Amino acid sequence: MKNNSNEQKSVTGRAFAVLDTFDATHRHQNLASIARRAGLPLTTSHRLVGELVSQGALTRTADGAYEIGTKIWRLGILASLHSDLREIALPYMEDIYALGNDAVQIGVLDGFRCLIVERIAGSRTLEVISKPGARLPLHASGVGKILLSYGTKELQQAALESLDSFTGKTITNAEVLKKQMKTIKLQGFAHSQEELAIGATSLAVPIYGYGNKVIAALGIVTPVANKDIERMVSVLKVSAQALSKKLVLNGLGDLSQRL
Amino acid sequence: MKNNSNEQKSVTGRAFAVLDTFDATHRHQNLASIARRAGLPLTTSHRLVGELVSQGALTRTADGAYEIGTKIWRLGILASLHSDLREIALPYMEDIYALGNDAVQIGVLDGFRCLIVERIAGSRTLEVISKPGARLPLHASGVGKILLSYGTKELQQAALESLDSFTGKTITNAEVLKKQMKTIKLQGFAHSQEELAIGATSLAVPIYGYGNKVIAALGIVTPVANKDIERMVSVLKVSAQALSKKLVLNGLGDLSQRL
DNA sequence: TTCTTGACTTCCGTTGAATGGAAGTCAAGA
DNA sequence: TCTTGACTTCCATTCAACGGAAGTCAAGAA
Repeated sequence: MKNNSNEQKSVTGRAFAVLDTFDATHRHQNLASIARRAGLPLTTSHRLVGELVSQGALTRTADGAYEIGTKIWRLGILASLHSDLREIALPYMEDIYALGNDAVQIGVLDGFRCLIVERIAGSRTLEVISKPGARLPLHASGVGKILLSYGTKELQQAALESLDSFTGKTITNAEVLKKQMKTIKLQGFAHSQEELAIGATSLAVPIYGYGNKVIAALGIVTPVANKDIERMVSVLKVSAQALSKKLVLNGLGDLSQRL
Repeated sequence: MKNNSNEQKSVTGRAFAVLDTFDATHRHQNLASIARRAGLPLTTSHRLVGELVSQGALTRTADGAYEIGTKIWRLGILASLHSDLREIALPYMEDIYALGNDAVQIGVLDGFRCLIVERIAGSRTLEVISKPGARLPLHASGVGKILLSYGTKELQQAALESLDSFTGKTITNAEVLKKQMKTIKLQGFAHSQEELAIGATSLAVPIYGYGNKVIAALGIVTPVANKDIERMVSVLKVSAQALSKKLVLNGLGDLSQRL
C-alpha cells in the first residue's frame, strides 16, 4: 500500500500524495490511514490535510474522517475528457441503452489501463465493476481490447507482459491474445466473455478522432445469456461511427492523453 | 479578475490559486493567463504549473495551453456529492426525463449558490446554462428557490441582500421574494418563470435527508409554452419522495457542505 | 477507577525547498 | 532587422515547510 518509489520532495507532490490515497475503495479515510498510505509522517499529513480542507479540496465528515471535497469535483468536471466527451456521447449512449437495457460505457487509454469515462446503467442492468473512473485491464474487457488492438506496438508489448488472470476464462497467453487482436482489427469489434467477471459479456467498438486515430472505445456489458450479439455489434458500430463524426466536427478528436 | 483578498502564503494555497483560475469559461489557458488570473508572478506560476502537469493535475494540450487533467477528474468523481447522489438519483431523473423530455437537474447548496450536481438533457431539450458544476443564483432558479426557501435564516438574509437581475422578470424585491418563499414552503414546490433566462421555466421540489432536512433540490427546465405544470409538479414530488427515502436508506442524507 | 491504546493536535527550532528578479530563448509579425 | 509577447532557465536568498516530541482526548480493558 505504501507510496511506491515516489520520493516526493515538493509540497505539491506531497499534497497530491495525500489526495492520491483516495480511491474507489478508500473514499472515507481518517488521518492515520491517509498518512500511512501516502507514506508521510503523521504530522506532515495533518498539516497538509488541514490545508486541503481549508481549500475545499477535502471535506471532513461528521465522523471525523476525510473525503474528496467539492472543489476537486468542480474542477474535475472541467476536464475535456469529461465535459466534452460526455456532452457529445451521452445521447448516443442513451440510444444504445434504450435498445437493450445493457450497461453502456466509454473508455479511453490511461497508461496501460482503460479508464471508464462515462457509463449508463439502469436498475435492471447487470451490476458491473466499471463505474466512471474505474481503470479496467486492457486484455480482459471489451473496451480494453479495442484500445489494445488499435494501440501502438509499445503499448501492446508492455500490456502483453503482464496478463493478470481474473476468472479462469481470462486470456493469459500472449500468443492467443495476439491472434485475437488481429481478428478484432479485422472485424472491427471486440468480445470478452466472462474474462473479467463471471456472468458478464462485453462487446466494444472503436471511436475515431482526427486522421482515423482510435481515441476511445464504446462498449456494452450484457449477461452471458444474451444471444443477440450480432445485432448489438451493428448497433454499436453505427453509433460509434456517428459519434466519431460528431467528435471530430466538434473539434475533439485528440483527447490528449496523460503525460 | 485578480485573486481577491487571498494573500496566499502556503504552497498548496498557491497551487490551488492556479487550479482555481480554471472555470467553465476558462477551460484552456496559457501560462500568462493563469499567472494573471491567479495573481502570481509568472515565474512562480511557471514552476507550479510544471509541477501540476507532472502530477497529472493539469495537461498541456497540443497548442501549448493548459487544461485540467485526468488526475483531478478521477479524484473528483470520488466526491460523495457526485458518486453517491449520481448513482442513486440518475434512475429517477431518467424516469422524469422520459415523461417530458425536459432537462432534469439536481442541485445542492454551495455557499450562496445552487451547485448543479447532475443533469440530464437530450438533443430535443431546451438548451440550458446549467451544466453540472454550474452555480446558479438562489433567487432566480427553481432549484435555487427551493434551497433558499428551506434554508437557514442566515442564508436567506445573506441571499436577499444581493438580488442580481438577469432578465427583467427576475425578482429583485426582497419583500416579494420573501412572500414567494412562504408560498413555496406551503405548496412544496418552486416555480421560476423566465427569471434566469428568457424562454425557460423551471420547476423544483425539495429532496430530504436525515431528520427531514432539505439536502438538495430536484427540478426540471421546460419551455415557457408548457402548460402542463401541474402534472410535472406531481411527477417531481413523487420522484423526490422516493429518492429521499432511498438516499436515507443508503446512508446518505447529510451530503456535508463545504467548510 | 485507573491504565492502555489509538487517534489526533500543538509546539517550535532547524533547514532545504520555494521564491522571484534577471536574463536568455524563440517565433511571429511589423 | 527590430519589436513584442510568451515562455524558459538560472541562482542567491529566505521563509515556509518539516517532523520529532510532547500534550490532549475518548474509548475500552483491567
